[in-house]
Amino acid sequence: MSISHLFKNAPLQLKAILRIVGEEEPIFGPGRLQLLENIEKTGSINQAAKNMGMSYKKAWQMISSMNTQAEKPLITTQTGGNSGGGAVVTDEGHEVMRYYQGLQKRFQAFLEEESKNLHV
Amino acid sequence: MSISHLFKNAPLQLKAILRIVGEEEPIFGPGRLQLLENIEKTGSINQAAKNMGMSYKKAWQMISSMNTQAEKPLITTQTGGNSGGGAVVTDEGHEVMRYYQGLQKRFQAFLEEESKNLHV
DNA sequence: TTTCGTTATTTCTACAAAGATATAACGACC
DNA sequence: GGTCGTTATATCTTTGTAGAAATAACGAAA
Repeated sequence: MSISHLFKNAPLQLKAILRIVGEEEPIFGPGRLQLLENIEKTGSINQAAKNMGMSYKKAWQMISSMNTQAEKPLITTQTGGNSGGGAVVTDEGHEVMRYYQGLQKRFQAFLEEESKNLHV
Repeated sequence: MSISHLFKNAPLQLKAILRIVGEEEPIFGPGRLQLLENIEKTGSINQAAKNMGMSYKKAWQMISSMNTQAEKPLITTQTGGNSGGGAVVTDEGHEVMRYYQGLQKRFQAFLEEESKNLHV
């Protein structure tokens, strides 16, 4: 039932990254969740990317991927204006965020339960 | 509760790769399980790697990583001999295989249950 | 002693992914 | 009309990873 005694580094861990994918291309995962959270906070793709230490290009690619796969965009953007423009998480975006957060919570619970089995 | 109606490609999927890790370095996962299965079958790292379309180098690195992290090696090898040498999965190796197989089964059950929630 | 297929290891090459850079367009505000 | 910070996009460069290739060592069997 246990396995940790077989290895030198006692603190064995279970890790997994949960992703929602469609037709090979990823739709949602932990990185995209964090990106949306930061866009919500800053109102800007640029600022959100900087906060995460991510290039604008990568952030934009993620958003483009999500939006093109979604019926309605998860994020809307506008260029120009007094602050130069900005980005907003739509209702649909919020819905996906909430769903994934719940999913991840249940997933973490599973991993923690199984982690107990690893040790003794 | 559902989310699939928000996306164009109806067949949404949940995907995750479960790994046992220790001190940052991976210890066991689906690729290593498959490798051990093939070594069991062929008695050779070389043949196992070929069966999987994997380079010998990569296979050897996986084995080296597992063995150095384990108290006792999961795989033993010998060079030379009538057939040139070979590799054998040890009792400890089998124990890890069995554990991971059970773990993965429970994991798949979790994913399938959650996948139902994605649709309708 | 030669042959053979394997393990074990290093080095080189190629390619893909990531990042940096550059540039255009936009529109509210002054 | 000029300024500003942003979105949007193309292109170039760098870097990291994977794989290919080469080589040595090994030991049973012929």
